[in-house]
Amino acid sequence: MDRIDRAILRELQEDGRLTNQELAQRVGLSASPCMRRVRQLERDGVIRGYRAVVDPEAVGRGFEVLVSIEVRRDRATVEAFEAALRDIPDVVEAYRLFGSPGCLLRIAVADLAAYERLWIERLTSLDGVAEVNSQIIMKRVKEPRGLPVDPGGRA
Amino acid sequence: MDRIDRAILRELQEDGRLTNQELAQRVGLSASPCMRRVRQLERDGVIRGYRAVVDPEAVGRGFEVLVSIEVRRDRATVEAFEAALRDIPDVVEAYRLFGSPGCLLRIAVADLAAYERLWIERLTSLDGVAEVNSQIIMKRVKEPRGLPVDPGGRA
DNA sequence: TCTGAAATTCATTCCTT
DNA sequence: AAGGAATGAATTTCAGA
Repeated sequence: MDRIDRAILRELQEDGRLTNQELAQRVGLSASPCMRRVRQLERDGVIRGYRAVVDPEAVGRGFEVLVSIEVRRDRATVEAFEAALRDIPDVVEAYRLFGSPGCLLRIAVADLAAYERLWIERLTSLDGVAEVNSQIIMKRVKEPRGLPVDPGGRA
Repeated sequence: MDRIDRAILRELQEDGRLTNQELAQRVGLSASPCMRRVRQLERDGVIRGYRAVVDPEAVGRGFEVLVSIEVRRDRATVEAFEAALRDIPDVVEAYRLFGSPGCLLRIAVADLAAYERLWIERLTSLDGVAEVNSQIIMKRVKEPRGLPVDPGGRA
């Protein structure tokens, strides 16, 4: 990974649909070596994929909530709990944490009523859940725009 | 927005580099109307952009932390604080919340030492910050893969 | 709004440096 | 590793239904 690879990652995080030609030009390469590098980054798993970013409001998911959950900490319970989370489409992001809370979710639903339903029917009812604390998001302060990729003098 | 638009959003969230032909086939359209719809969705802001998803480990950002911050709640302080957050590249996601904490960040850095530096130099030192609580992420339970787009019977 | 064809641009391979 | 040329696809526009 040299500075050109990093530049490629920066550009593709900014615009994942750049044509190879445009990308090549921006990173100061001609088309073929540029494509070789992109393919290599994909094969190595550095680029995990490409996704369209969709406006939550436009698809009826404008009500977002951060939920801290405390679950009983034994292996079976945690694994079942996390598997259950993966099956709830409204859970768009989930982390297991050190300390407390043990888990944090980001949830996107249509409105408060939809959230109430989700909360009572699918979250509090999960096995081993001791505490569910919901915080409504007022505003997204910083859009996830991908990771910073440092210039990197060498390497 | 009909069910075809929704199908387009679903496919492009899954793979943002689908060729228009492949996409058209999957949603049961021929190439040109499919492209027109995609352009329309882009113009309407339903599709906000396309991004490559990069492996954090591969770019030296494998150490992730969730940070709750309490800031003095007057307008000037909050605005300055949020502007400052937008200028810290390591802050990859930030929300302003109702209730407490007033703000939650996700941070991606190289390691604990890098986080300590960020914490002391750029977080605790921000004006109006009353409390900073850091939780290290053990595991990403659910990758953000975009928003669910319901089939939608009509409309 | 969709289909289908035409013109243009792009991706991709191969070969040379 | 990178550049350049050639081929085959894909994008994109436009006419017609």
